[in-house]
Amino acid sequence: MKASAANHSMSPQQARAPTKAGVRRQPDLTRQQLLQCAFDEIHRSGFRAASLDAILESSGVTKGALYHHFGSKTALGYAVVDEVVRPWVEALWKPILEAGNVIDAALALCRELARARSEQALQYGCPFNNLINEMSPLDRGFRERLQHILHDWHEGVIVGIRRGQANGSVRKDVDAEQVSALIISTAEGSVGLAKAKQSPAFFDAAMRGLEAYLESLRPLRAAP
Amino acid sequence: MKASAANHSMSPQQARAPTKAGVRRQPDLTRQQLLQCAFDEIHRSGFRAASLDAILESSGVTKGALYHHFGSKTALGYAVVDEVVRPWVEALWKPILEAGNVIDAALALCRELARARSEQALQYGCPFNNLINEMSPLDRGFRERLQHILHDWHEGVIVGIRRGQANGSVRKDVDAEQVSALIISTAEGSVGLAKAKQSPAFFDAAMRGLEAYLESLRPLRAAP
DNA sequence: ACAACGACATACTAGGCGGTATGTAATCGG
DNA sequence: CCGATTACATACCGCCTAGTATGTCGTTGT
Repeated sequence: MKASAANHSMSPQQARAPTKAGVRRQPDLTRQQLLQCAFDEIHRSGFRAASLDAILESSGVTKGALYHHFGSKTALGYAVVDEVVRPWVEALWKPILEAGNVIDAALALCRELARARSEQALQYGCPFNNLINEMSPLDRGFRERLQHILHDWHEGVIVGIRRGQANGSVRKDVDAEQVSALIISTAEGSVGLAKAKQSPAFFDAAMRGLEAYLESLRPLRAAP
Repeated sequence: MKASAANHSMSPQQARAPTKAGVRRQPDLTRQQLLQCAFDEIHRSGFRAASLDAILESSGVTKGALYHHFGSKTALGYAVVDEVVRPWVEALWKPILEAGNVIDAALALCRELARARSEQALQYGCPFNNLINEMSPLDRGFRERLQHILHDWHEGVIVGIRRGQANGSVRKDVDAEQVSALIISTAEGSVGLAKAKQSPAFFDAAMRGLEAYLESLRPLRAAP
């Protein structure tokens, strides 16, 4: 949902020195640069249309180096999912589990997302959702990895809701699994559809709707 | 959401006669076959990865014929959106507007979708959502067409909800625009995410959650 | 110091892609 | 019946892409 990736990015060409003679080698850094630039390129173009040459140019790495670190484009894609996409997704929802009141935490995230919606995020959407849509039907390796990330997310939210039901911050007459699936679907669906509109109006409306839904999950104790 | 397209499909090769000599020409039919086969191929592979040769083979049409009817691959894609995707999406939601009770009609559609979820639909997702995710950031022509379809859908549901509020079948204290955005986001989001899971469990949970949400939109007249 | 291995760099290849040039047969207006 | 035009069919082209072969230079263990 967030733009991200912009954080790490650097002016592409200065990423690494003019090479050629007497350069210090930093295989770990090279690998990280490849992963990050690949993530950005995949975010913009999708995995299949992501050009290795473009990744090479933006990272300042050569083809020989790439194929030294990754056996194939597919292997690079898997590594991006495992080492960039997964931590990125988990950083989004895991904090909510730690919060005392799940609904408050979720509402805060909604508002944060609605506020921080960058041009880039609205245009290119959620990298996780993009990859699911593009690659899940086509490649088992992608599907299993993405499925695992989604599974953890889904189960995590379920646990959070159940905990809320236990400590009295969430209504007890709702089905945690259904609520979790609805929340996640709405979140990913709205960023996806926002790509069609050039304005954030639709996304904002969906977020406001989701906020109202979250409010409705609070236990109604009118008279104490 | 629905598998669709399977309806029209025919055994690819027998689609048209062995051609060669003395064939009747049917330009309209040829065009329709191209559109339908292109829709199927795009549904499976996405637009950019859709191979013209594959479309040609499945439709039994030659490249010369294709470029006679459509000036480019992009033009073919636009025509698919205008003449196949748009009617397909509208056929899904327009009936709901005609119903007396919107909530009942929407619930019926939810259950219908959850029941009719075919292998293909779960695997390849919603053609409309797929195209938005893939092409909206990349091509203005696609974006404007898809945006228009989404806009009509969104506005249509808003009108339906307002009408429901007017005739007393929907609570008056909800914001129609937000509710519409949430419903559509959830629907498209859940089919999208279902592609990651190979099982329909997540999609079903989201649908049940949406049903519960729709129920909550009914006016609560406990004691008449 | 030197060998061996790791970390790159460069040049090249094969295949698939959208698109085009050109030919030919059916259809149609007069 | 006859040109003109529509509706195809076939062969080909140039580009871009993932991938590879091979060479070279740092780095490291002994």
